[in-house]
Amino acid sequence: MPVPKGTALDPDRTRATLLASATGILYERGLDGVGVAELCRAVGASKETLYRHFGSKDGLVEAVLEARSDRVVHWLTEAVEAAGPDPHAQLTALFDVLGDWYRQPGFRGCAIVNAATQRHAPPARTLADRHLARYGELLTGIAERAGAREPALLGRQLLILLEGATVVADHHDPHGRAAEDAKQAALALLSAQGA
Amino acid sequence: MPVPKGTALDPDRTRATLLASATGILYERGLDGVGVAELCRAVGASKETLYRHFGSKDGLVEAVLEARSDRVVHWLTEAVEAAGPDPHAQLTALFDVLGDWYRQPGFRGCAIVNAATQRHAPPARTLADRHLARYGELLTGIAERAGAREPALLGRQLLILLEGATVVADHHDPHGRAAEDAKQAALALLSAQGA
DNA sequence: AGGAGATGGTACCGATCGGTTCGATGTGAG
DNA sequence: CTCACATCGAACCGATCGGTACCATCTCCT
Repeated sequence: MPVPKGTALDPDRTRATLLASATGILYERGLDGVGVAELCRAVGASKETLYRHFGSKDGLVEAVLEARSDRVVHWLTEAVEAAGPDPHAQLTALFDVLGDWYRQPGFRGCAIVNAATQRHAPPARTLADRHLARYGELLTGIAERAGAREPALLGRQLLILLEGATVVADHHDPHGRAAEDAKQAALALLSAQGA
Repeated sequence: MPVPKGTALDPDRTRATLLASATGILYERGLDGVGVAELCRAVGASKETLYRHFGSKDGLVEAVLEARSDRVVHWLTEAVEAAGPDPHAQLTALFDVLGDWYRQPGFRGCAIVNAATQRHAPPARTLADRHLARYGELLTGIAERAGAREPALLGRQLLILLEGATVVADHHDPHGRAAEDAKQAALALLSAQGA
């Protein structure tokens, strides 16, 4: 986490460290909730270093969101694949790991969607679109392999459930059952499509 | 919309006008995307007037969100009641008006949820919680009247669908069918609960 | 040994932030 | 007519914003 004192050795290493540190703070406090000065203090880097690596605060934000999207999609995909070939088991596994995420102490919703809510401009908005599209591919794939009558429709509905559960878990879920509710709904929709 | 030049007649009238004007700009640009100076310019009021009525920018934001929550919940409730006593028709009407909302030119998601995403502090977060709770009551009521086996569960699942559709419509809905997809899912869940 | 490059720290820049104050203007109620 | 009040417009405040420049330091490579 701390950047080594003086180093000409790890240009990329430093960048990765800054990215990882900044991710957490920007998520917790919001993109506009933390200034560049405090950001540097928190990640243990100087302004010059940060600007040399990312060009601007928006550049840093973009890099953070891009990395986060990749990481999250990869994480969910792995959870699905680890559940074996059965689509029911895959959906169950997916909403279970989502539930684990929702229950983590600092959970504040989806970082990419949150960012797009805070910045109506292209970088964040575009990334959110791509992020949800990736979710959609993952979910539609499950619907197809399950033999659903309308896999594309079911995939979009599963995406709605996923995003809805994330929002509800963030803003109104006193008993922490959003993921479980969504899971049951997902399985019910799967059954209703004869799968 | 324009505030009358000089007036000792409408203390409350002015407040209502400011509230209505500010609502649109804060929604379009985000709570932190517009400063108080520009806000005043846009609503056609001076800083002094604004601060006398609302005390602070956060005070204005809180008043705006409170009014918006009341208005939206009342609007959805009316749409449901206007659909007659049949729960299927009520759900259909609800997601249809949501679809109309999603298709409006300046649609940017739910203002209250967006605000809570931008401000992690009590005023906005609390209002979002209450806002979703109100949605939940409306939806659970439909589930009960439909004779669902588990109306509370179904109500929560319908809330997930509503919020999910709103997020998807905002960030990734190239063909504008989020509301329709959610509606079909809602009716399917209703049927699956024997209602 | 020495040069090149990455870094931390700090001072600094203009712009904007939320918020306050003041005077001028116009309105309504007495 | 007069007084109280609401309002506008603008000046002003300290703080913070994103971003730049400079320099001493440290590590690696030659």
